[in-house]
Amino acid sequence: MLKHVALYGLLGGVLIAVLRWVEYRWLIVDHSMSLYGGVIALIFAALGLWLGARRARQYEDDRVAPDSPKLLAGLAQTDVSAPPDGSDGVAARAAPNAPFPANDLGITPRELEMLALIAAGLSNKEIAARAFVSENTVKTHLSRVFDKLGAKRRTQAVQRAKQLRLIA
Amino acid sequence: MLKHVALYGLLGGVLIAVLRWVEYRWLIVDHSMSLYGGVIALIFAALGLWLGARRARQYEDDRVAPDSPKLLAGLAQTDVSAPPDGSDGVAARAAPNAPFPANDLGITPRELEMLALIAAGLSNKEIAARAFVSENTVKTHLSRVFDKLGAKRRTQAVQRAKQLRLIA
DNA sequence: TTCCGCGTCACCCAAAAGGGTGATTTTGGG
DNA sequence: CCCAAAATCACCCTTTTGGGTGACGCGGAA
Repeated sequence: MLKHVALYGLLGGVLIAVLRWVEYRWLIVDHSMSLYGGVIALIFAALGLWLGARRARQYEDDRVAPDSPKLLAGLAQTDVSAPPDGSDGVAARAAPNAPFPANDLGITPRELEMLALIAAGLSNKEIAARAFVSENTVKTHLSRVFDKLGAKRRTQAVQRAKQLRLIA
Repeated sequence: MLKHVALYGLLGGVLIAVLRWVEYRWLIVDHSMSLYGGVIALIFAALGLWLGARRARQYEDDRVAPDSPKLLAGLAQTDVSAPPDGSDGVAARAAPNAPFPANDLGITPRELEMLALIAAGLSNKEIAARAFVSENTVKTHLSRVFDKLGAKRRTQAVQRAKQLRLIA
């Protein structure tokens, strides 16, 4: 996590440098600023998106603050890292969409996540897109979870997972 | 999601405008560019972070897509339930916010049966064996029911059927 | 009687899913 | 620091699914 911040800062620095260079190179061009802003915006947006996804899945058991996620608030949350200490406490919340209940099958959070996604009717490709991983990875996770559940098909896995209350 | 993209674009536009302004305001300052890039980077990074978190957070309740699956189904339904017996007919169903009164989609009993079987996690072959029909027939039924439900996959069909209370 | 919905089945084809193997990178704990 | 678990990804190959088309018999409604 810390490494990411560092990397992030570094990238920012590099970018700034590049921009300085661009500044001299394109000073004559009228719309350089716009172009410029666009490029930075794009790059950092992508980066932010990536980081956001990463962060989101790091403590996905995080309470789902139903408030209005403010920009700076979200940013601030990046720094504060909630120590998940592995204990439960989540089990108490019997809400219909309680994300990750405990299980004794050794199903990892990531696997459970994919399970929930197939239950929602998504294809492997869609899951991959949503979880920011490759389709191959999705298939791997699903293979494992099928094995753990003793399921041969995704529909069967969903059925069993629901039966075991692993998913809503 | 589209809304987000639009919002995103809009924000970008506003930002560009602001930046132009800043450009004139701080042109004399040497490090304007750096500052500049920093500001954009920060804002968009935050935005990306926010979007990423938001996106990652909403997989639980798979929105039932704005794509309405009722086109053909609606037509079929019009055919079967519009006997020119005089006045009313369709007018009977005057509950626009009713939680889907059973089956408006014209799903036949046989189709519903197969639907229930895939929800139980059976493969087409197993369904065929259990229903004493060929696998091809199963596929035909499922094709039709998928169409009526607007589903592309069996998992999706199951999800929607459950949502519509067509199956347990 | 004719028409139509329903259930049945057969092909063909493309895409998705699943199984198996091997490999690398992250990450958390000792 | 090192290890183990988790997560990631890439291949290959087979099976399953899904889409599209066409066809046939049956039974009820027009």
